[in-house]
Amino acid sequence: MEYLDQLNPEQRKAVEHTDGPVMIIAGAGSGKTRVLTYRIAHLIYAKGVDPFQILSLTFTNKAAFEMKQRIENLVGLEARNTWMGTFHSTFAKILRVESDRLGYPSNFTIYDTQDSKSLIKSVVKEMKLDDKIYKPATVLSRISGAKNRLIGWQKYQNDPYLKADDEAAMRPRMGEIYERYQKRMFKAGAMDFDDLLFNTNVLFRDHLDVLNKYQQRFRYIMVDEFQDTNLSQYLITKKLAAAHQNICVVGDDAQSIYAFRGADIQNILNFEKDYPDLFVVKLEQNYRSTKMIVDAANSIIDKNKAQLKKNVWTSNMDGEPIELIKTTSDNEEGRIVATTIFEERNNKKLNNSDFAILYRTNSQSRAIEEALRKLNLSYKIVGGLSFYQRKEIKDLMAYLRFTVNPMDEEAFKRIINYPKRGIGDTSVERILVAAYEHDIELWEVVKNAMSFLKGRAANSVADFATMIKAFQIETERKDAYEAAESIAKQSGLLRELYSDKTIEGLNRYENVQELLNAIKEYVDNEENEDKSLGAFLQEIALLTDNDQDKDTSDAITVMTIHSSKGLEFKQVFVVGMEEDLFPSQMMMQSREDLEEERRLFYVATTRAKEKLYLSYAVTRYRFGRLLNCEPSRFLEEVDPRCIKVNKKASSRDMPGAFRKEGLPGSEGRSGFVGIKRKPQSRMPTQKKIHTPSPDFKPSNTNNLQAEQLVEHPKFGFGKVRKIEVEGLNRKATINFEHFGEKTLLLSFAKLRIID
DNA sequence: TGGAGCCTCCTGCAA
DNA sequence: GGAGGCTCCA
Repeated sequence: MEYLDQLNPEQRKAVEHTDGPVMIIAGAGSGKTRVLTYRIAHLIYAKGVDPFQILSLTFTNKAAFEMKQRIENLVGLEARNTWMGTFHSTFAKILRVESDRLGYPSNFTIYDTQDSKSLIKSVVKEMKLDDKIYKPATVLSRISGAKNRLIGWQKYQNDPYLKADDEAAMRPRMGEIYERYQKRMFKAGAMDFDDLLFNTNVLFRDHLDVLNKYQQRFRYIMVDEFQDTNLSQYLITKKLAAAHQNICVVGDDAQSIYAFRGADIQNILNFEKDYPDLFVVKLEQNYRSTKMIVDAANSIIDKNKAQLKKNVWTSNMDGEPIELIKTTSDNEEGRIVATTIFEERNNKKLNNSDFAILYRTNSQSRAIEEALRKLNLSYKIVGGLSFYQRKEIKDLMAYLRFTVNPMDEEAFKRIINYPKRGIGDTSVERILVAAYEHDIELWEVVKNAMSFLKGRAANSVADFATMIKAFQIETERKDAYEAAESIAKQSGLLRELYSDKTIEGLNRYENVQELLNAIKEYVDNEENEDKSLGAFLQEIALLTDNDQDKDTSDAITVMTIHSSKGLEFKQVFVVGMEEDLFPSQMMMQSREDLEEERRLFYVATTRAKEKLYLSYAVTRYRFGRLLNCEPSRFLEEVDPRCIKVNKKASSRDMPGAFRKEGLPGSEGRSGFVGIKRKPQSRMPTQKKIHTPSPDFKPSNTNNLQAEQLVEHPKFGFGKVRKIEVEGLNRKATINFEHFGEKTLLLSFAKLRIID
């Protein structure tokens, strides 16, 4: 039991209190994962609990995988027998086993967001509604919100409040869309992400024998990141734990950042009401960060009203102050962040992997990536457009999906005419309508194309059906890899991609090969017993980029703050600290919204172990245009004693740096008098003779175009009016801020393109 | 039926 | 700045 000695008294309580309901409030960096893994080890080791009877629900597959590894190190291979996974993957597995209870096939498809939106779009179109009003994203989020609160379409249609809501929003037929969407998915043998949880609730509600089976099976249940569970998830765990009451939830209300997908912070705030004999432990000692970072983080979260009382502290060193970086543009922000990493890495002998760059929105990655590439710093982007969301990957996946489940409508729509086989939208429409009107399966219509269509299209569809039938036979005989490889070839997909010799085309081809490699890996992995294509598809539907950390190369991590939850880095850059971006202007509806954004900021700051940088830009490209930005209100909320203003930031256009004058509220909410500026004053107006920026380097002007901003070493800043070609020479007419309009020969002029 | 080119809207996070 | 939708033409 010597492992217990490695824990502090609070952690030890959390580990040893194994029976009955337990809530662990774990501050950032307080050794939460250690407690969870030791707790499981303790259950197996000291209490003799059968690993098969332990269920742990984590937030990401990656977290589950890592935890499993750590338990394996503690107790050995037996650890493999514990159930560990995300809510979605765990209950998808259970639903596969019990699918017949709900009338679903066991090989049901899981629709991702794209599939769902596409289906909604068809439904809206068929109902002859305006898709500007019934936007797929809006409709889906409305449906998703309902499902997360366990409101099915029947209940939805009968709820007067929802009805009033929808009518007020000019979307009275929402309930009807919900119904049709649901029925179509059922017919396609498909569930969306929310259905996995919704249907698990239905399964446990209507089939008590099934519920009982799993209650007996899971005698100990642990839920990580409990603050991010929604009602649907909460009720599943509550039902499962009802028999033995051995439920242990771990969470930090200060890090609840998923309200937008239905997470209910009340779950954690009210847990005590549900379990009156609840045992509560607070882990408040932070082992991760310097005192400076912990203090700063505390000063931030302090501004929130809705929270559980806790006092996060650390005995770590004071550390360096937080560095505030002001930049003139998003591109300069990228440049300064990249150079800082470059220097810090060399000075302190750090690895690339010691650094992370975090932002609020994925669209901010472009400027960062460019800057990192210029300095030859290797980086990896987490999230964003994930591998499995790429078109070419989805295309091949659609072939595989349709082969395994030929009811899958979304897969069908993707592949029926790709690569081109002369089956246009009209024919596809006819096929779908035929299936709908005759109430038969899509696949039946496709197989009997001749009776539903005529002419060339009919022949093409018949050929398509023959091809799919051949795929199905192959899939039965071969393993996932052999089948997929053959399908990729026979479908013409590989040929289509191979014939595209552009760089993007080459990439796409390689991506498809990469997917085939992944399937090979899956087949070769001895842990996977079922090597069939169907099994592979089930495995992969709930994976994300976050989960596969296969490249071990040393790289800087670039990602959203949301993705960074649970991770830590020696040095962290939080970029884009600007009003409207962070906090996001879309989130500014209510106090609750602002508090969630603030928690997000808290999460970002607490990722840093040794050093934290906050940066903002005065101008930024958004929606393809240059916008002026103001520093984020959150910057004012950090205890000023923890902050230092970066000196190397942009020499020009940096008056007075970070001065705090006047009182917040006396002139708008900004206390940053020095950095507040009017839209037109972006370029310096007072100097006549221009001094080039310290990093002035002439750009390649081959693609220079009108409207672009440039810097000239003598004339300063200007905007390109027009480009003319005269013989072999290209001339640019540029309107300079202080020197007026000039026409320059591009082969001679030294110009730095600003964006 | 399919492709080129123009238009619009958008993006806030994610299993 | 980019994806997806639309229109127009072959």
